[in-house]
Amino acid sequence: MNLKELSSILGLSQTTVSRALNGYPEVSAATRERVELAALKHSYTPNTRAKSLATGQAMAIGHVIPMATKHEMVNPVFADFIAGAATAYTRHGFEMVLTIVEDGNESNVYRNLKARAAVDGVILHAPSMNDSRISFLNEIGLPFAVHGRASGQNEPYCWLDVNNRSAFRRATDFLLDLGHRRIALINGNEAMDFAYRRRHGFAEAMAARKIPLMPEFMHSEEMTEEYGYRAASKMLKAHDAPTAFLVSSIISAIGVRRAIEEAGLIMGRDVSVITHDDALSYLPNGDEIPIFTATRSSVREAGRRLAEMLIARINDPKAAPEQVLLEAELRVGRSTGPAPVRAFAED
Amino acid sequence: MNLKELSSILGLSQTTVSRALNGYPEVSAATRERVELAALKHSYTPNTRAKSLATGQAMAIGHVIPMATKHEMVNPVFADFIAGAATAYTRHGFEMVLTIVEDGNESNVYRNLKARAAVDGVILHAPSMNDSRISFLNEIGLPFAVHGRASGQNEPYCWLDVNNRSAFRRATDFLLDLGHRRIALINGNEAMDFAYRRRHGFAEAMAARKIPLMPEFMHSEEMTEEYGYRAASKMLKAHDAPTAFLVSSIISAIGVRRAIEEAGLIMGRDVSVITHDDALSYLPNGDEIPIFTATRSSVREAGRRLAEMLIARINDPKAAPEQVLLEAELRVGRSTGPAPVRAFAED
DNA sequence: GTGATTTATCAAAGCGCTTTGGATGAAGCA
DNA sequence: TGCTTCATCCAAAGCGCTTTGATAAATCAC
Repeated sequence: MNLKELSSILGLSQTTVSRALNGYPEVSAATRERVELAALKHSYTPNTRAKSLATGQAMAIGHVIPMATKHEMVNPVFADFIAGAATAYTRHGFEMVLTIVEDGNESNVYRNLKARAAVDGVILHAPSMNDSRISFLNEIGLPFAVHGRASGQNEPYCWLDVNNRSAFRRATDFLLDLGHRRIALINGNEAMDFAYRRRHGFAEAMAARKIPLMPEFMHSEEMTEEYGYRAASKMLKAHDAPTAFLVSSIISAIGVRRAIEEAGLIMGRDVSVITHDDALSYLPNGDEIPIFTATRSSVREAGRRLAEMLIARINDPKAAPEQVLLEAELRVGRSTGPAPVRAFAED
Repeated sequence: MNLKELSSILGLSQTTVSRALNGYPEVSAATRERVELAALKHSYTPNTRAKSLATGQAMAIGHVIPMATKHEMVNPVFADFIAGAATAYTRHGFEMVLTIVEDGNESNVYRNLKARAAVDGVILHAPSMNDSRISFLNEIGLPFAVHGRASGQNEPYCWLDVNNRSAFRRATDFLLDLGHRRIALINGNEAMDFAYRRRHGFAEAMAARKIPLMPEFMHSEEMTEEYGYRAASKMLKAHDAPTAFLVSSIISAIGVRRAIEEAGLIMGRDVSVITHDDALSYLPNGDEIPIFTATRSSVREAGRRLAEMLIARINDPKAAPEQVLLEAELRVGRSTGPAPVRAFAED
C-alpha cells in the first residue's frame, strides 16, 4: 500500500492524505480522522526511502565501529552501548546503520556515508589521542557525537565521556590508602584516549605520594581476558610482585583473577584488584556485594545519552555542541584488602 | 555532487553517465573512461536513497535483536556475529540496519521494515522453539535467514546452525568416559531452540549409559557470569555435589570457575568443566592449551556465512532455501580430568 | 548507393513521497 | 449584492536516481 493507492481509495489527493498523516493544520478534523483510520486499516506506512529523498533527511544514524585489525576484535562494550543508543533512536524514529571497518580506515566510510546521504549523523567510537576523524567530520560537515574525547583536539565538538583520569586517580588512592605500594596498571591500548587518561590518573596519584612508577608494572594492550591473565601471571612470578592490580576492564580483570588463583593466591587477601566496570549486561559485577572493587559507569546509559545528544545536534546544528563528563562511582567489593605485611617487609 | 551536476560538467546526459558508471554495455569505452575519471575527481557517489527508490532495492539488511526484557540483556555473542556479517555486507555493497526490540515484539518491527521498504531482508536472531516469526516472515514475503533453527517449524526456510545436540552429546560422552556420573547441566534459556537441543544431546548421552537425569542438576537461564556462579555455587554446596559441569557459554563457565575456586576446589582436578565456546574475540579460550575443554564453533564465521546465504537468497528468491549445519569441534583443555575417586565411592 | 543493423547517445517517465502555489467554495463583512 | 477572508483541498513540481523508448550517426550487406 502506498500513498497513491491510499488516496485513491479515500478519494482524496496525495497532498491531503500526506498532510493529514503528518499533522499539518490545513486539513479538517473529520478528514484527518478518516485518513488515519484508513491508513491503519490498510496498514499504510510511508516508504522510508521516498520520504527521506523528499525531505532530505535520512532519519538514520551511522555507527562506524573500528575493528582492531590485530586481533580482529570488536570492543565488547559495543553491544551494550548500542542497546542504549537504540532506545533513543526508536523513540525519535531514527534508524541505526552499522559499519564495521578496520581501524585507521574510517574516514573513507564517513565521506561515503555523507556523499550517499545515507545518514544524518554519526557516532564516533573509540577516539584515540589527537584523533584526526574529529576535524575531518567537522570539515565535511557531517554531524557527529563522540563516545569519549580526544586529547589534543581543541576545536569544539559534541562528546560524552567518563572522567577516566579522576576515576583512576581515586582508585589508585584507594589502594594506596590500603597500604599498597607495588601497584600494577593493566591498562587498555594507550593510543586510545580513555587509556591515556587512566594512566594519567594513576600516575598522578602515585606522584602525589612520591612513589616512582615502575615500567615493568605498566601494561597497555587490547582488553581481552587473555591479556589480563598473561600480564598478571608474568608480574606475579617476579620476585617483587605487585600487591595490587588496577585493571581497565572487567574482562581483563577476570583474566587477572585467573592468574592470581593459578598462582595459589587469594584475591582480596593476598592480592588486591580494582577494575573499571562498564556495567555490561552479561557480565554483572556480582549481585549486592561486587566481586571486584570497581570504578563503575554504565556504558548503556552512555549510549542512550549520547544518542540523544546527537539527535539534538542534528535538529539544531547551530547550537553549541553539548559536552558531558560523567563521574564514575567507586564501589568497594571483595577484591580489595589491606596490603599484605610481606609487601611492607620487602619494601 | 549529484548526477545532474556531473553530467552537465561532462556535457553528457544523465542516462549516459549513469550507464557508464554502472557498467552497462551501451556506452563507448572512451566515454566510460572519461566519466569514471570525472566521477573520481569530483568524488561523486550516487545518493543511496534515490538509487534504491529507483531500483526498488534497499541494499540493506535488517538485524532485529531481541533484548531479554528481564535482564535488559543483549546476547554477548551478538557483537562477534555482527562483525562477521558486516564483512559480507561490505563486500556486496549492503548496509546493516539494526533494531533492538523487547523480545516478543519483533513481528511489528518486521512488518514495519517491510512496509517502509527499509531493508531487502532480515537476519533472524535467537529463534525459540516453534518460533512464530518464521511463518510470519514467510507470510509477509520478507526474505530472511535464521541464526539457529526452530524445532517444530516444518516449512522450509534458510538457516545456519551449529549441531548443538551432537556437540553436547559428545561433550557429555567425554565426561562419562572420564568416569563422571554426577554431571550438571548449566544451560541457556531452554525456551531458546539451541538450549533445547543441547539439553537433548546431554539427555541422550546420559540415557545411553542408563544414568538417570537429576532435576536439581539441570539449570536453564540467560547466560551471564553471575548465573553460572550462582548455579554452580549452590550445587557444590549440596552433599552430593556434581563432579562435572556442562556449561552453555564461556561467560557462564567463568562464573562456574569462580564458584569452584571459591569452594576451595581446583578446576580440572576436583571438578571438571566443559563449556560451549563461541570463539568470542575478547574472550579467547586460552592460547595454545584451552582454559576450558570446549565444544567450539566460531560465531563470527557463522555471521559471515549466514549473511552470504541471505544475500544469495535475496538475489534469487526462487531457489530452495539453503540450510547449513556446522559441527562443533571438541577441544580438550585444562578444565577436565578423571572423576575424583570420591565420586565413585559415593556412587 | 540503398535499406537494414548496429552503436552511442539522449529526453522523459517513473520510483513514492513532500511541498509549493494555486483553486474552490463557504463564510464574513459592509 | 459584491468583495474579502478563511478553511479545505488539489495539481504539479521536485528530491536524485534508473530505465524505457526514441533518435541520430556510423557501419554493414548486397
